Amino acid sequence: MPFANLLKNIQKHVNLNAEEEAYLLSLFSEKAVDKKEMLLHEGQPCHYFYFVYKGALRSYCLDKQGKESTIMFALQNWWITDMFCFLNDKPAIMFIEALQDSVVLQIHKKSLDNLLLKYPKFEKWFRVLMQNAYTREQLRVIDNLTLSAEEKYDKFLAKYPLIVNEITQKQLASYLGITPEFLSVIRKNKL
Amino acid sequence: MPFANLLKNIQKHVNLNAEEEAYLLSLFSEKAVDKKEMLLHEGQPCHYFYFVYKGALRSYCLDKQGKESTIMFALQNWWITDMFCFLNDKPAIMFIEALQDSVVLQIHKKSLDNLLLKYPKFEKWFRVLMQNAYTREQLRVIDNLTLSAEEKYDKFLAKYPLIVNEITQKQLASYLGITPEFLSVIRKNKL
DNA sequence: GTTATTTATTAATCTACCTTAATTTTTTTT
DNA sequence: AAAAAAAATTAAGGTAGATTAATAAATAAC
Repeated sequence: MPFANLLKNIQKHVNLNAEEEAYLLSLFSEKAVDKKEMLLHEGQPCHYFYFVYKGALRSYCLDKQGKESTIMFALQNWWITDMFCFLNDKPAIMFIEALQDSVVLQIHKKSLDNLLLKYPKFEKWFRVLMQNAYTREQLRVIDNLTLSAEEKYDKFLAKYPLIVNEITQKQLASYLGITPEFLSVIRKNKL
Repeated sequence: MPFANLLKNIQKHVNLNAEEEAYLLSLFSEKAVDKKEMLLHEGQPCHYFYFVYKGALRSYCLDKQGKESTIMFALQNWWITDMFCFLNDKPAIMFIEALQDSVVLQIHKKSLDNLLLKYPKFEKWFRVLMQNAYTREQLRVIDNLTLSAEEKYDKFLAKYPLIVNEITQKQLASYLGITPEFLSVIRKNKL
């Protein structure tokens, strides 16, 4: 019942009657993504906003030297997209890949626009999502400015204990902004 | 006419009738802040969201070693607060200080909550503010992960040419996450 | 307009983290 | 289950940027 989780997630913020609920769900479609498959590729249009029903995803971008930087990880019940490009109809600057065999529920940008126009009560839901995303990113900026590599690692473990099991050390290092070699040293020093 | 700018800013996103406009404006009050005066102090309740009518502000936080990290600068027509603490009614983790003699228009958290309840059309305005703030912070995270100190400096100049005139080198360095000494070297190398 | 404070400059030394590269372990593919 | 590919470990050497400290310049306070 993939849609039950989605509904529960949205109903945290908005009370829905049967009609609204039906309309909302009609806008989402289910999509399976195999491990290592790309849900979004840099340069492509980013038309969808994804709800993770099952599995784990990662978004990242590449700099000119080909170095990966992980933007975020998304486990079950998280939302993910290249938000800037999604909102502004720009070609993606990120990749989104499945870390495990996953199932997402996707909504098209146009459908989301229609939803917000037709039923403005969904504005609140999206507003709260954006609030949380903003304050989370701001916290991350502060951590990047003030913490050492080891402190960032410790904080990540404390904050996202479930993510660590789903990802490689290389991916974690690229989230923290350090090399996998150095993360290996940090981990060794803990033992 | 401090409120004209404020109205124009909000009306970019929401069409208002006379009643809504009057109610909105009734929630804001004007406040002058002298240069170097603190609008918010770490540990204090953060009850207000500020619109900069005139002048320039800066938010920053202090780590345990007393090192400053600038979170953001806000010039005319920008909004500023310690958003996480404002939204969640937590004691502030930031300071907000006036860089110049300034005038802000402030709205209390409770007033904003009431506004959004009474006139849900303002949800869209706040949603777009949060969207923009989120994608801006995400860009900053990516820049922090991928750029050298000099590249971050160049990008800041290109993106915020007006801010540079209002701030000290020390403040800019603390935004970029480098020491003022090193920023001095970077600047010298440009000549 | 002097004095006191803060900010900026410069240079020497230092260090957290990177780079490279070789080896081992784990995962994936067939 | 063998072979191939990817990830993790370890260590030597290197560098971007920090730290310290002393001097100069600019702001602010009186």
